[in-house]
Amino acid sequence: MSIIKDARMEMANRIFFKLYQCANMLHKTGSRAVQDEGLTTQQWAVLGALSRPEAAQGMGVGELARYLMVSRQNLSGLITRMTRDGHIEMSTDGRDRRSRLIVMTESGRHVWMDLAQPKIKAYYEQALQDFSMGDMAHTLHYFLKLLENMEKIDQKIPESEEDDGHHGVHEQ
Amino acid sequence: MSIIKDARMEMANRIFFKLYQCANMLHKTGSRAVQDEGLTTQQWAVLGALSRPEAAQGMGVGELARYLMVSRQNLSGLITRMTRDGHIEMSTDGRDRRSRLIVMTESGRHVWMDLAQPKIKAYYEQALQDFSMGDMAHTLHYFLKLLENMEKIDQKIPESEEDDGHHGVHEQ
DNA sequence: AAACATATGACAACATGTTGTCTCATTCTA
DNA sequence: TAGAATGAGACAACATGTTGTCATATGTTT
Repeated sequence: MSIIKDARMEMANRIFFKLYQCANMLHKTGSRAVQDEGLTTQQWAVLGALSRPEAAQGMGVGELARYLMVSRQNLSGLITRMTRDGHIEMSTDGRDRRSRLIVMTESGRHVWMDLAQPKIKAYYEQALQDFSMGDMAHTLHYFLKLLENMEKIDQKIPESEEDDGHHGVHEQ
Repeated sequence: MSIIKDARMEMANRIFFKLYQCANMLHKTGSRAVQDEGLTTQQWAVLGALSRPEAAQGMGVGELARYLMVSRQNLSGLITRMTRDGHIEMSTDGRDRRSRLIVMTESGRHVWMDLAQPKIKAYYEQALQDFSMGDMAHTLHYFLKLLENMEKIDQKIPESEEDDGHHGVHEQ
């Protein structure tokens, strides 16, 4: 039984090491694929999120951070750079004036649709070479399952989901 | 046919987005899992590499960078911090005096084996909950395949594998 | 209205990651 | 031995990622 557990550990070790390597290679090769468009892998993820029909009206900062699974503070820097580069813009939400909506600019949409998409398509074709539709479905399935488990781990400790939840409070 | 291609693109899109999310969650939850030991996900990868029997004599800087698939410059910072924390040490290779070997210290080995391993084991168990050995084998297989393809993409452009390959040359 | 919760902005400190450049020592090779 | 290749160190500039803290405006609930 301890032998079975050791085999699982060994396998788990390899899986997570490969995931670590995949993450590094994704950032490196992905950014390289769209560098001529002045984008990075992360910015490509942002534009991908904003180009969805569900996000036609734009996305709030917190909403986008949750969607990308990055911290609000990190997304903030990304937003600054992408606004600087003219890819996105902030607009105010009429319904909730606390929230500011991030939307793609015309320029951003052009860069995304016309310039980046062909590069991304070529990237996908190379990165998923020899993957059948079945392989892809399985790969996606395992990613989803892994991600679900990691989200559970993430939600266990936090205790500080976004902020800590007590500030306006006068407890000095 | 264009429909088939669109389906592949759509699937590829989902896969890479999930990979991006998995990467973020791995760094976040992985680092959190070993933070009490003063480690991060990356440092855990370094110690994992150095603890292999193949690396009993230590690993060169370039060798380790290639193994982890990160740049030499990035690894350099990691080495500085881990040396500062007493986890690793540099020693010289008798056979090639250009190369410096990175080795785990006694303290590093203790932190790794006695303190970090139990945490890592628990982390793996949660992250791979509901994965059968078969699931794990398949997951690993797809990771390997994906990584191979990304390595091919990486090797196409580089032109500067490590350095640019012409320095001592007097071409002014 | 008062209390609480939510959405963001603005900092800071720190660890990781990339590219690119310049320098130096050592080893290999023609 | 001269020239080329290799292995590292040391910088710099930049983009990403985390946590933690403090402040402010706006919704929501009693």
